[in-house]
Amino acid sequence: MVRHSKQRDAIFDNLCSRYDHPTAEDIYFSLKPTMPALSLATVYRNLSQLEGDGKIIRIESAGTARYDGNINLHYHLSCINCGGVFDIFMDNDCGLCKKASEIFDGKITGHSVLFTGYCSACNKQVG
Amino acid sequence: MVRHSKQRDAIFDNLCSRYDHPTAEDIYFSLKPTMPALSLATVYRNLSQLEGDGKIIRIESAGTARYDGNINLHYHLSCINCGGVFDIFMDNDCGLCKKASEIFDGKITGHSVLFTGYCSACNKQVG
DNA sequence: TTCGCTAACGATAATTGTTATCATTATTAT
DNA sequence: ATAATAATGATAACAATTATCGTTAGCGAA
Repeated sequence: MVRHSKQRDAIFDNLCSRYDHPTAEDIYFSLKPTMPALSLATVYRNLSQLEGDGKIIRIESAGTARYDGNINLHYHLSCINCGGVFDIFMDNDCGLCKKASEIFDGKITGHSVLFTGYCSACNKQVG
Repeated sequence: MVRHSKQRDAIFDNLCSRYDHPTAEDIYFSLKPTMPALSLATVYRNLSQLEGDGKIIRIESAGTARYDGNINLHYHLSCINCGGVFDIFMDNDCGLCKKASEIFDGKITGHSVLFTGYCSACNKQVG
């Protein structure tokens, strides 16, 4: 039996209101001022649960996991320079799953794409 | 100045001779019988170095990093059931980078694709 | 509305994967 | 052969995450 909790709501709302693909800690520190009693464990617990429920997405970027409140299909770019993660929306998935299904002897249920390179700002500076 | 080492050779050879995308620990335990003095730190050290040299690829799958001795462009599927990682070779990259470059205001230098689903064996059993 | 059950919490210990440190070993230029 | 130092093995340190456990609070039934 799943119960409602203020903490889970706050975590979900915080994640959905931002587009920087925060880590668990990012969310924790972002909520701490308005929820001083919040525990980091609660953030981890709820992010895992929300991910399990398919309400948020977990992005596996080197080392630390990042989260995304946008569950519509889209891709990400991890900036080599600043470490930020940015959205890349493609009008379609390039038939990636379909193509893969044709050649792979198993069942494909989803996919994620992580580009590497330089974000807009870093590309102008460093290139 | 980079020096030759028996350990690095063994690690590289071990990785290139297998197709199960092992973790650092997998490689460590695989080599331990024939190299009893091998240290896990040496495995981590050399995997990082080989990756930096572009001789092997690091796959970011949930939690633990896995490695791949095949540096030709190809994708992977992580099996939901058995946790194994399998190769998916596509004749081309579906123009993924080209498409992304067109719509992304930055510079894209590479990409990785991780499919999720069921591998051949698990699909037959569990579906 | 109160009561009781227990999911979820907060605090923190434990675990896991990985990196850093450091004394020792071994590779390689001279 | 020798000297310089890259790489090693052992292990401490670290960072991210999960587990534990006593307490709190959401919520269905009385």
